[in-house]
Amino acid sequence: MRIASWNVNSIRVRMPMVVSWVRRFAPDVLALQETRCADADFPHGELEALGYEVVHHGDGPRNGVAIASRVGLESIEKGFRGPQRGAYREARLVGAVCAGIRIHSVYVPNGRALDDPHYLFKLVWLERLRGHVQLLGGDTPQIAVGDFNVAPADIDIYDPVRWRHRTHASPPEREAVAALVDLGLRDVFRERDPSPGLFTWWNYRSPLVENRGMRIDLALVDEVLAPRVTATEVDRVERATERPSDHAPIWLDVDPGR
DNA sequence: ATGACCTGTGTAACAGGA
Repeated sequence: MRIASWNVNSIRVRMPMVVSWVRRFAPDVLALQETRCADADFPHGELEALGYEVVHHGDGPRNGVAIASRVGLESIEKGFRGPQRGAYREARLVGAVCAGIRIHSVYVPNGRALDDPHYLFKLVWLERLRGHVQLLGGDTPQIAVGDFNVAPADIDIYDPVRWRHRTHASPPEREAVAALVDLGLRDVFRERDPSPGLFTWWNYRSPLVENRGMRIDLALVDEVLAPRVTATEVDRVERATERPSDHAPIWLDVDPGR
């Protein structure tokens, strides 16, 4: 079973790339982030024509998450449970059970700056994600994929010294991600590839060849499924194409068992 | 020098991104 994740930075702009990528890589499940459109504007039809069911959770020009699956799409959860107030209404989380695995498509708040209120929102949001995963982690195995906007360790940033006092690298947000790992959600991309330069995002302003990137798109796989992961890849080729997203697609293969 | 870009929006400068 192949599970992919991609922050597309506008589905309206990127839909042709998504369709061609899906044809080439044939994911069973594709989690999308930053679709940046309302539910009514999401182009369901093109993915449905390829055999996918789609759930989109979007609230307008920012955020927006989706899951496309050709192996079933059940028990859909949009956002956190309970009352959604203020910024917590933003469309940053959608989950569904696909072929017996609960997939969470995650778009963690950016944080903006360490002294910005948005940074506190990011930390609380990550803690709420931990509660959400814990709540839904019954008998159904789980994978949380998406744009976590946190580089878990210095090796995940091209210049960690430069980023020491910025968002994406600060100790509190790294600890928030570590708290997810403590639940048994394993960072399988890093486990399988210890090399530096394993990035998933590159700033549009920096030439790609300089590889000034960060690894902020993660797949956190629970302890039942992690030993069954047979492949993890970042598709850097897609990032180098014409008019790309600033994030590369990532994908992993999981042996579904019997 | 992550500076130099991209996307969306009240189509003209701005938010916001990371």
